[in-house]
Order: sequence, then C-alpha cells, then structure tokens
Amino acid sequence: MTAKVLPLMTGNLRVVGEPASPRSARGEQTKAAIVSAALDLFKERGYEKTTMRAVADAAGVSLGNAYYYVATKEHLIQAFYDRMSEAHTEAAAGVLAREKTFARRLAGVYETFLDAAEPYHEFAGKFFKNAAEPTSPLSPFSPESAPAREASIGIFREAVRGSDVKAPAAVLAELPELLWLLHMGVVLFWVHDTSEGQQRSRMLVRHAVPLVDRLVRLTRVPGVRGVADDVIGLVRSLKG
Amino acid sequence: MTAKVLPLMTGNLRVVGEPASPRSARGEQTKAAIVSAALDLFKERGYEKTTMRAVADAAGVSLGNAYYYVATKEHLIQAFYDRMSEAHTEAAAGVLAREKTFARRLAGVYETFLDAAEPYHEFAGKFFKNAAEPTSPLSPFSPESAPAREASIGIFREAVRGSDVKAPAAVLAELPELLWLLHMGVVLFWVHDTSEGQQRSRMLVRHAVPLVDRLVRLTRVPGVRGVADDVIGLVRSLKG
DNA sequence: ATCTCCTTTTGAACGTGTTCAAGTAGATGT
DNA sequence: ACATCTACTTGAACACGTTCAAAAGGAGAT
Repeated sequence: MTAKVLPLMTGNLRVVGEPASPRSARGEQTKAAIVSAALDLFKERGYEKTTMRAVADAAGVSLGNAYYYVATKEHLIQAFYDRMSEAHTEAAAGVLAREKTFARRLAGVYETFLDAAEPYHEFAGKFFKNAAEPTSPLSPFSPESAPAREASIGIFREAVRGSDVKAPAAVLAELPELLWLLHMGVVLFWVHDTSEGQQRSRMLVRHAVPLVDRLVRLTRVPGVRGVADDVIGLVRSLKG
Repeated sequence: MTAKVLPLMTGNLRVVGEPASPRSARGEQTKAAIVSAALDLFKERGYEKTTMRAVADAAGVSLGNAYYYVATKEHLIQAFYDRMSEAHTEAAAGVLAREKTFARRLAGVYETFLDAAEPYHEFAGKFFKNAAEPTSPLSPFSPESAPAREASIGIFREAVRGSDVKAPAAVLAELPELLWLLHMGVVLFWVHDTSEGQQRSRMLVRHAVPLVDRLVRLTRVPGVRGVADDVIGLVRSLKG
C-alpha cells in the first residue's frame, strides 16, 4: 500500500493527513519535547483538561509547530500506550525465560500486564474512552496500532511456543490471537475494576488461566475437537 | 440520590451540568424538534459532519436554545440508543413468540439487534465511545444502566426459558447473563464492522450461534461438565 | 391592566482542536 | 560569499462545541 503524497509549502513531502516524521536531529528533539510535555501534563491534570496550547507552551514551541509533528491530540495518547507496552513486553519476557508450563507462562503474561499498567490505572479510563471509538487511531483494532497489536500477539505466541501445551495444530496456530483477545477482555475488566490494587482483576487472571489451560487441552478429546475446529474456522473467516 | 441544584438566572432551578427538562408543553415540543432534527441530520450526513448550529437551524431554534435542552452533542446520541433498544425488544419478542429451538431463538435475538441497529451504525461509534468510559452512566456495566441491562438480559432469559435447550441447572442459571456478555461482544464486533450492510457481523452471528448451541449441550458430558462448573463459579465470584 | 415569578429564547462571546500561508534556518552546492 | 533547497517554525485564522447574561413569554395573583 503506497500512501498518497503531496508537495508541501516550499517542498517538504508530507503524507496526506499525517504529520511529517522528523528528518533532522533538531526535529527529533522537538518531537520528543512535545511528547514528553504531553505525558507530564496528562499525568498531572488528565487528558481532557490538557490543552494543545499548554502542551506546546510546556514544550517551548508554538501551537502550530506541535501539529507539524503530531497529527491530532489523540495521537499523543499513543505515547502512553507505547511506554506501558514496552514495560510489559520486557517483564513478560523475563517470566517466559524462566517458566515452562503453559499455565504459568500465560498467568505471567497477564499478571505482568497488570503490574505494568497499575501506575496508569487512574487515567486509563480516559484513555480507554478514546481508544474505544472504532475510527480512533488508538483503537486496538485500527491499522495505526497494528504494530503494537502484532507485538502484543507476539508475546502470546512466544508463551505458547515455549510451553508444554498440546493441542491440534490448527488450535495452536490461532491460540496466540485468541489469548490476545482474552487479554483485551482482561483489560476491559481491569479498566472497570475499582477494587484496591485491582485485586479483582488479579483474581480473574488467577482463576481464568487454569480454565483456559484445561479448555485448550480438552480440544484433543473427540467430540470437543469438532467444536474447537469450528471455532477456529469461524475465527479464521472473521479475520479474512 | 438527590442531585445538587443551583438557582439559574431569574429563578429556574437547574441540576448542575444538566439541561433543564421541559416544564411546559411548549418546551416539550421544542426539545422534540431538536432531537428529531438531530437524528435526521445524523442520518443524512453523519455525526461528525453535523454541527450543533445546523441542528438548531433545522429545529428552528437558536443555538443557545438547543443547549437549554441538550447537555452536549454526545447526549443527543442517547435518543437514538433509546429508540434502538425499544425497536430491538419488540422485534426480539416477535421472534421468541414463533421460534422454539434454542439456536433459532438465540440467532433471532442477535439478528434482530443487527436489524434494529443498522440505521445507526455510523454514529454507534460515538455512543460506544461514551459508553466505554467506566465512570460514565452510559456504560453497560454502570449502576445507572442496570434497568436497561436487566431488560436486555431478560430477553436472553426468555430465549433460554422457552427453548428446548438442556444443560445442568447451574449452567442454565447463568446462561442468560453469559449470552448477554456475548451480545456485548457482538456489539463490539458490529461497531468495528465496516463491511457492506455489516455482513460480517451477520456472518459472525450465523456461525457463532450453532457453536454456542453445541457448547451449551456439551456441558452435560462428563469431563466437560467440570470445566463448565468452574466457568460458572468464576462468573459468580466476579459478579459478587 | 399591572405585577410577579418561572420558563424559555436569544445572540454574543469564549475555549480549544486544527489548518495554513508565510517566514526562518541550516545544510549543500557553486 | 551567495544561492538554493528543504526541514522546520510561527502567528493568525477558522470551525465548532459550549457558556452566559440578558431579554422575552406567559400564566396566575392582585
């Protein structure tokens, strides 16, 4: 897919509707300052109450300049998400390096997410609200977040691959994506979870993981396998 | 719950942050004109491209007057939600009156939703965005929407009750709620579904319902039943 | 009629996200 | 040194959601 390109001003080429990515060290620095200022302000007063003018001021640039690097205000939230998933990926990798059984690996991935996300729980609602809109670039299903989504699915792929779990090949093939979907469910639950330290979300993970473990292994018994294959078939046709 | 109230202008009492509800026949009429104009315009040009000024113009009132009756532009979406669920409840009742098998009853409930929702697909995203924020009263999980949620679950309870489905009592007891959860999943898929006439959502329902049917019946066979009971146990503990 | 008290309506602002034409600056070639 | 090309920066403007003080109706009571 080649993006349409327009000549801009005196010559800079810019993808239609998208901001330019920095082409110099100076630009890189300016963009970093803007994103960093935004994160600070979001944390301090929340997303809605943070204005793009305040972000530009805090970054020491003009309002218009901020829009040279950032497509929309919503796109700035992506930085939060990036930071969080980076922390999660790292922590999950640590668990996957030492755990062998499927159940413990899976529990580790979900639990490290809860750990990594905890500092942001208070603002997560606001961010979640914006991510929920289908047309938003922040939606976990949007093209813009495909890289992040793929990275996340990759964690589950590794959790499956390095484990002792046994199931039909077709099931194993779709399992990472299905586990990612469950992850989205956990996130949904977590966002709504007002219990101390999000204890209920942790309970959900603690109890759901053994169930998933048993369910996956069940797909090998005749009578269940047929249903499992149909589930896989449905998932595949919906992806297409 | 008693809402805080402030004296307004020359004396009208108005709940903080909320628009006044009409206190006269004239007011009722004005509000109806505004809501109706909004729905028309949303349908004609979409939510984003409809401006509040255009709504006010079409309704034959001033911009400020529209805000006397409507808290925010997004609140106008509530009107379409109300319309939609009324239509769905009615249509679903029709299906449940004539279908007997569990699979057909269930498919009917989901499909009548897709029918009722289709005209509003474009701004469903906006509504969804609002509903996604955990603290929002519009959230399907909020206390404020408990009546609407119960009504919706009631449809599934009726779909189960009047059908031929057989499963352990514990499963049957939680089934309506679980089917409602699946309904939320269908809605999620539908909201993101950009295919012509949301064909993919219809395919999802067409294929998922027989699967659910088989899965529910499977809970009677030993070996599966244990897992099913644990699922039920988890759901119950999470509800508490 | 006039007064009083609410309710409704208005038009003019205000704040904020976003756009844009024009200007600056640093590198590169001559 | 100068010209040029391109990446970057700016400040002003625009559109639209939202707010507000003030004016206009209108239904009793006097």
